[in-house]
Amino acid sequence: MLTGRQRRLEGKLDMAITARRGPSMTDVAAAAGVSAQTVSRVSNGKKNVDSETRDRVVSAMRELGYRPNSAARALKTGQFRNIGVIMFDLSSIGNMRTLDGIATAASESGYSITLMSVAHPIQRELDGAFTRLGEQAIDGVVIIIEAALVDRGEVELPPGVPVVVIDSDAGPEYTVVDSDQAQGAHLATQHLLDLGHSTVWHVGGPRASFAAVRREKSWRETLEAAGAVVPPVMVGDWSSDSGYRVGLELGANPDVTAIFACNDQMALGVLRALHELDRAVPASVSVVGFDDMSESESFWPPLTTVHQAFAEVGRLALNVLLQEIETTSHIPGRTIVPMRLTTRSSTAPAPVPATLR
Amino acid sequence: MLTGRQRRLEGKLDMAITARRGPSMTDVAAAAGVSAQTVSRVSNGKKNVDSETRDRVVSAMRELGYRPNSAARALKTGQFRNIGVIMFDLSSIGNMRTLDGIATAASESGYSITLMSVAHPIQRELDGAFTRLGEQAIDGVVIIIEAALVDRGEVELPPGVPVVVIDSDAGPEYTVVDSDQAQGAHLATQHLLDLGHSTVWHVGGPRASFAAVRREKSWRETLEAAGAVVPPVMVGDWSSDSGYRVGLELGANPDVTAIFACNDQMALGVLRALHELDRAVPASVSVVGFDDMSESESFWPPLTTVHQAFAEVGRLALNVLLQEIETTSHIPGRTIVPMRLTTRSSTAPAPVPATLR
DNA sequence: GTGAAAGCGCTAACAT
DNA sequence: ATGTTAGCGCTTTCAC
Repeated sequence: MLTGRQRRLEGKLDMAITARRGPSMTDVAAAAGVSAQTVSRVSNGKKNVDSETRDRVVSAMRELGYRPNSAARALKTGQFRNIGVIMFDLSSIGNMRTLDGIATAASESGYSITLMSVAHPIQRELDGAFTRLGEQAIDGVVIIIEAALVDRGEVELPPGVPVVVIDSDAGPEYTVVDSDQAQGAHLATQHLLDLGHSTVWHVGGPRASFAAVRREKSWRETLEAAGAVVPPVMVGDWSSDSGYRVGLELGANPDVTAIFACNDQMALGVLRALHELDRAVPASVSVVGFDDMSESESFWPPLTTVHQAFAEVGRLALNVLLQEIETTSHIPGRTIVPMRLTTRSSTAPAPVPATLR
Repeated sequence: MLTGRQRRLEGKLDMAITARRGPSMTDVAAAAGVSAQTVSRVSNGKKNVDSETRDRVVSAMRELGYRPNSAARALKTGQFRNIGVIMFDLSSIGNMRTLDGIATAASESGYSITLMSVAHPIQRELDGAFTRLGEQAIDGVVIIIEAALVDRGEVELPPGVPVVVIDSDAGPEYTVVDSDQAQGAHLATQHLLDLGHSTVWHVGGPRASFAAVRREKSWRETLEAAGAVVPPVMVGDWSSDSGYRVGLELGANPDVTAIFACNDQMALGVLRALHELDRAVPASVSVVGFDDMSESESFWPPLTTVHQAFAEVGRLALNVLLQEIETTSHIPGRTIVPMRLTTRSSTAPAPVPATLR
């Protein structure tokens, strides 16, 4: 057995001789005494090869260290077995878990993923990503972009390349997979209402985020349906620090007894503000988050939140995309994944108002 | 201007006719009345093309909706402008931020990323990933794997494909980029010692993680250098919940006044346990984390922690790899990125022992 | 069950 | 500045 170093040196030598190219099918064919065609058949696991011939080819392959050249194969077949993923904000946990779901599902189907991260969710950057991806060897595209602006632009992507969109309000002509934002926000708001709180304050996400807007709408509708007063929305930017700033304001108001934050990070910031203001959670104020990031069970107090099946959304998106690719058909419409409420220790029945005590 | 739907329908038609293939260089050449070679020159931005000819070609390209076929180009040049990234645990924030750094640096250099996520950091799975990647159109590989086992295996990757390793103890024959784990752990431990704590307890990461082992070693050495007692290590699994369980134990011991957790999530769990046990932080116990995840400034209390430049590590790794690819040379050795301490509110001078009061 | 021929779309090398 | 030729490694088609 060779050490890594020896192998590497060997590699270097090979490289110098073969100019960085491995053995081709022809080489294997020559070594096995068959035609390149037969090698191709073996390589693709076709049945119509004599088992004895197959063995010879396989050992020739092994001996020479043959690997199929995907570029040549792709050139010939027009299929790349590769999916492009366009993604804004690689640092958000939700996106990451979605990406994980996509990557796992892809590798299960023998596809690989080409990642294209976009700094800002604006159409211009998106167009650039489409263009670059259009030149890549991809069979389809998944877009994870928390914004309104999804448009293929003028001629960015070649027609015929299927696209699946996650987390956007892309029109009905697109294939969309997403969590049920409205249902999730309803769950959170109704939970607080059921606990006897007269109303629920909302820490919203950025206006550019469609998930945030949809959650806010659902929060509002739930409040209205219950005949509760709809307080003004406090807008954050997803960061825990923005939640903290908003929490400071909210906590200073003794009327506030229930807060629904649009993600767990902002809920964390709210909790911090409440602690600083000596407002007990949940005795004096109840807080609900959104996402159920893995840390939220260890917040102080452990956070009641809405659980999103991020990985499941990713998996689903990839599978729909693969279906479109393999049937060369377009399947427009939305696939919606339900959310569920995870009840922990940050929510409790509404405190009895001082005037009634 | 066409709507998305119209464009898509148009695409469908094209597809039916051209069997999912776009226009080729030859088509553009014919349309522009030049040779395919000239189209190639324009496509690659070569200088030696008459500007008038170039214009004609460009407009023919635009009109036909031409896009270069990367598979054909790769087949010809033997270069793919694509980097494979093998990664275990897509859900860790650190890995995500590193991936972000890689993806950003790659796209700046006109490379794309092929993601290969590996469920478990064991050699067998790694070998599988190498094999699949070996068949992919990649020019190099970055491995982010928090473990000891990095070995190309037998013949998994074609020789000549450069590899850069992040976060591992890969031998000196490999090119390694990593944060300075030892320095970071020293910073944390020394900070606590300087605050007057007689010793520092450690919540360690899993034994399989080399980063965890290196941090622990450095913590131990720092303690020994200061002549402090080295308490037994409490081992966690990176999760906040494991930090909570360990924290419950630690907090029950009144001698414990300083805790250094091997990541921020476990520190979060420790904080929760301390709150439950009514041990004031930092008045009674000081806590330091590791990583500086974006939420840690909103923990209660805001966490003192060691900041890792994850994205920088990713960027660096990619640039070293690109250098190896473009010079077809191997640059073994370690590139180490320093860490720094971010001081917030979870640490304070050691409480005066009851016996001295 | 196996082989020979042709060509996918592109670019390097060599004309002109 | 532009065109011609050849061939990258593979698979499809059609022979045998």
